Amino acid sequence: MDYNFAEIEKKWQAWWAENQTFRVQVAPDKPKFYVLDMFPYPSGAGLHVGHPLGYIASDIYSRFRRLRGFNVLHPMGYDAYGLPAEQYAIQTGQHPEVTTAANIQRYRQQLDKLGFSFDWSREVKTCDPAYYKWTQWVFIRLFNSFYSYEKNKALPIAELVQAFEASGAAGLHVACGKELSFSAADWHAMSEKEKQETLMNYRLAYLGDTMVNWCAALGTVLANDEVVNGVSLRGGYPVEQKVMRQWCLRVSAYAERLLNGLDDIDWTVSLKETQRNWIGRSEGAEIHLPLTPSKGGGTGTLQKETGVPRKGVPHYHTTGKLYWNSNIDNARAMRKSPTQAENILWEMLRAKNMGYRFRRQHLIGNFIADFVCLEKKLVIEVDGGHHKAAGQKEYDEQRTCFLNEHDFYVLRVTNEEVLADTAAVLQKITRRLNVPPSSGGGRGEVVVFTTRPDTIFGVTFMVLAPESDYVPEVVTPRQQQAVNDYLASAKRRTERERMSGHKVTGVFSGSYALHPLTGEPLPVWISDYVLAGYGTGAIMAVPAHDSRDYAFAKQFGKELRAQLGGKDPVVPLIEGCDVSMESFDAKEGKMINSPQAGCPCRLTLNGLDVQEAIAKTKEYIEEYDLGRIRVNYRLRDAIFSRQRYWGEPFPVYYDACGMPQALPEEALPLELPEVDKFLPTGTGEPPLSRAAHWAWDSVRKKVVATADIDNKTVFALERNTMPGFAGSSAYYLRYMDPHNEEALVSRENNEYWRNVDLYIGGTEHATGHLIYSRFWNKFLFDLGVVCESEPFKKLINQGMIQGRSNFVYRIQNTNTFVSLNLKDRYDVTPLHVDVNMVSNDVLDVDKFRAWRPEFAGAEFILEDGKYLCGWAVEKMSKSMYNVVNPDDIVEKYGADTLRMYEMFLGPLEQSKPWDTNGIDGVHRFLKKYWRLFFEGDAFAVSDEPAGTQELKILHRLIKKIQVDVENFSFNTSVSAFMIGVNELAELKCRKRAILQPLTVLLSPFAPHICEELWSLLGRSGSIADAAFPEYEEKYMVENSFEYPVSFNGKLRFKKTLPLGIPAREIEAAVLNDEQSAKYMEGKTPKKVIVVEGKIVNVVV
RNA sequence: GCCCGGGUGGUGGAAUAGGUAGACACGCAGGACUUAAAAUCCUGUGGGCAGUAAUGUCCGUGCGGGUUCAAUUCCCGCCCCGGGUACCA
Repeated sequence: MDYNFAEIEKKWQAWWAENQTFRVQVAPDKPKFYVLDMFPYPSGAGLHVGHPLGYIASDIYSRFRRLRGFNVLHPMGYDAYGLPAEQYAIQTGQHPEVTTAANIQRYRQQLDKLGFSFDWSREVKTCDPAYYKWTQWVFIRLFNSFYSYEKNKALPIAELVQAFEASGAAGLHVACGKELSFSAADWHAMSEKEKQETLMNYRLAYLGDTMVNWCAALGTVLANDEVVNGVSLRGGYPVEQKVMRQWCLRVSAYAERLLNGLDDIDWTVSLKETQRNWIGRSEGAEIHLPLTPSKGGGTGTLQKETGVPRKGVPHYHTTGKLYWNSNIDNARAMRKSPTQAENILWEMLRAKNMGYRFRRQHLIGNFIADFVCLEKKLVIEVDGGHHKAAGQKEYDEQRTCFLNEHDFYVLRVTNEEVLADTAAVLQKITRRLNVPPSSGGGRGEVVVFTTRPDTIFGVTFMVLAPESDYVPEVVTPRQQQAVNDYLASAKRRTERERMSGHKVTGVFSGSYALHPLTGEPLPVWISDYVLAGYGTGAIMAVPAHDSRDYAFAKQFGKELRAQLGGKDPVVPLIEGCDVSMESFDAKEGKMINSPQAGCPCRLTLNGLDVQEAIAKTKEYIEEYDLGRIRVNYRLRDAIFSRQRYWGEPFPVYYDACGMPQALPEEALPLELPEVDKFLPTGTGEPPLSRAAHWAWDSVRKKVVATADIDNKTVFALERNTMPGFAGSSAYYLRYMDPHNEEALVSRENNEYWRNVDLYIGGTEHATGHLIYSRFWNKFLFDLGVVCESEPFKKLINQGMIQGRSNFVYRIQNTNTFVSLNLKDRYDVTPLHVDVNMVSNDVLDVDKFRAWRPEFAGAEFILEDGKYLCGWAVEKMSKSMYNVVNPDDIVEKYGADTLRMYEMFLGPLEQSKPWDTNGIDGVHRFLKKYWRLFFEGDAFAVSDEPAGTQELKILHRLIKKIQVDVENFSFNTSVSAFMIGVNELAELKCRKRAILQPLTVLLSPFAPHICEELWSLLGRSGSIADAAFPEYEEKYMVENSFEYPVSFNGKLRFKKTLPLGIPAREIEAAVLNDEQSAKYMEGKTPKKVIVVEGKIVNVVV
């Protein structure tokens, strides 16, 4: 009987659907296994043969696990929101919902033909209100949460409000946009709007000002890859950098956990590495550089009085050499052993929420001040018990007098005060700090971030990002015009342009900062090679050890030299480093060139290697309070607003103050409104602005007509929508409990299914979906909604299936085509030809003539009576005419053949071209396997016991398949099946004892044919519920081995010997073999190597 | 530039705790069955040289070195291809 795949496949697909074979439920007595595919975006083009690759692999694995006794969750759904449907809607006016539904239907039809074991009862669609209700729900939770670094988790925003009410922003270690400082009193004094604005700085979903590519002509924001050379890809309209208020997710708060979590999951090295780079952790230091006195707060006159020359002295040196030497050790000792009260106060002050920097046990003249803020000239003295002693009182007075004379204000607090009511003390300090300064303004310093503090002595200038907050502060009136011009030109350059163009540009701000260690003046420049979004948006430039700084110093060398009083801005610090060499950004080598005697700073790095120098400099920075050790991340917050129609609406309205408010959770889902057109409005407002019903009645708690907005009880709803990654961030959780109306996922379901054991998908989501999903999951973990901190335990990236294009060669200016191997004799143009008209690279000339009218009269120059096409591997796409539709393959060969052939093509994770040519081999294999069961037309499986030979073949195969599938080596499994079936066919094996287990073994790969044979074998139910056969070593034992015998490493002959005999007997047997004499040429062997069961090598 | 991954017949690919390179397929060539085609089956198939032949022999896993009885596999230095990322201080 012939293998009628079409009939068999149709029959079993219907049977599975009818019997709900793949429906799963929580089963606490069974081990679970969760296999997930990245759900597809249902595009209009349908599936091509590359799409199912990952689905086939995951299906084989799911079925395999099920045979091994696991309760397998293997769901499928659709990532249904997206741009193509919206653009199609703009062009045709068709509602995206309609086209999306049609595409989903087509996808489903195609998927159903392939015999997947999906539990379709759990299907999700991201555009379904019942689904996106939970996307909106998570958003509200994010909006109502902040991140505590102390507890290392997200907490309700209400707790933050409580903290503000009690003690303001002091001492809080939380994730925020800007470090704010305000007291409890300040908080209470804020208006409701101010409070909301303040909270926005801490929410995990927040409205933030972000830099976007704005195209006024199109009325929309463009992604980076939609902008080319400063104009829009579509239409070529000008694009500018614009600050826009957009919803953002504070992903950066989770940077550390996202990084550390990678250690606990089984992903490929390269994917983990990509995520690590994306998160971009770097350890370094933040260093404060005071601006010169003329601009920032003055450093006073103490230095003059104490006899130290002004020039070359750091601003924080408020004492002279004499007093320094006699007092510094005392001060250090006091820093190291603070009292409890001092400690508490210091922690509060140094948290920097005060907005000013404090130093402790700081030398001023001949005195040591407990705490001092140099900018505000404020000294805080914490009085312990001994301050009451008579002599001490006098001394204190003397000191206060000295300090007052030098413009310091002395604030005295007692130990008890601090311990009893820290908040009150802080309030006292804050009040004093808020006294307006007598002259000047601003913080008077610039903070930089560096990973190379060891190069601090090579700093010769500073550079700020154009968007830096410092810029307005440092620009001098003289430079104002030049800076304005520069900022305007920088704005016009998009971010991408900045990166690609290597033109070095910049402008001098007019200000100087002071080198924190040597006191040398450093000119402050502005340049777009410094990014506002990374670190502090300001850098210390070390041209001798950073190629970018070097390029800048080269470009502006003349100006810099003049600003540095004729000195060379390039100061090499590392031995053997030379800027003329390629790699002068050295990270190895000995430090040289620390400042010479006469410099007031006590740091010397000479002789240390880079790592030691970094550590020592960091220590120095901490000790002298010039900054702090800091870890910085490259990972930025995710922009979460899109000016689009086809996406999830934000469950947010804007109250009378214009501040966003979350809808009550009971009001969800907030459904996407109808609009008349899907375009942005003429004024550049998002499409939802067109909705007639898009206002929130806060009393009736429902959506009402936009016209009813009164800003008293009826308010405008948010008109942006969420981006693509919103809906895909938690879909794996929803599959666990897809119909739950009360919760995203119930505790029971979540605790059973936990997380995804195996996730298969493309590598293109490495830094998008796979980061956001992990973030989203960790947030839900903090909330206690889910019980696992990582969503995807093991992840495999399937490789891309590339296209294999075919070409014909047209002779120039003719309608004649010449076959591949004759084309060099003519002047030809290669043309893509549809691969579906080509078989084994031979063109079907009649189909070709019928393909297009211009080819109707085509003439061919053949070779050997055939037209041979050329070929090339290219992306599979319509324009290359190399798209192969799985439906066509299924029709011609069946789904089982397609499934096995896709696996046979090569290793799952490797990219490889699709070539339909090889498919016959796999199809032949299935026919051969089918024939094992038949004698002519009769099903002829016998119940005779199996022979040794047959059992050996079977058990070897079981072992091989088990090991290969566990290792996702599906291509070698298919070969193993071919070998096994070839061997059994040779033995004419028709025995049930062999064929029945073989059928179970093959069923994950070719489920339809196996179901059919399973039922012919008289088994009831689905083969999916069979048990995977166990292999037994005893059937695999060999008792002899054919040893390859080599002489001097060259294989000469083979000799079969029994296994288990001692090595020396093997050696003797080999040397006595008559063939050996020939290769030994009468000499005695120097050495004979015998590896039992492997090889014999004779060294002559 | 930096970080990953990879270079094996005409093609897709096997084989690495170092141990018979090219499994399994495709293609190709020849043959059987057939009026013919399809289907099926059999044989050969990395390259060179010698031989009518069986066979023998040398060369072969990107290139050049090294370690070893033995290297596709380990080490050093290059070249090329694919992917990610990019003024990240």
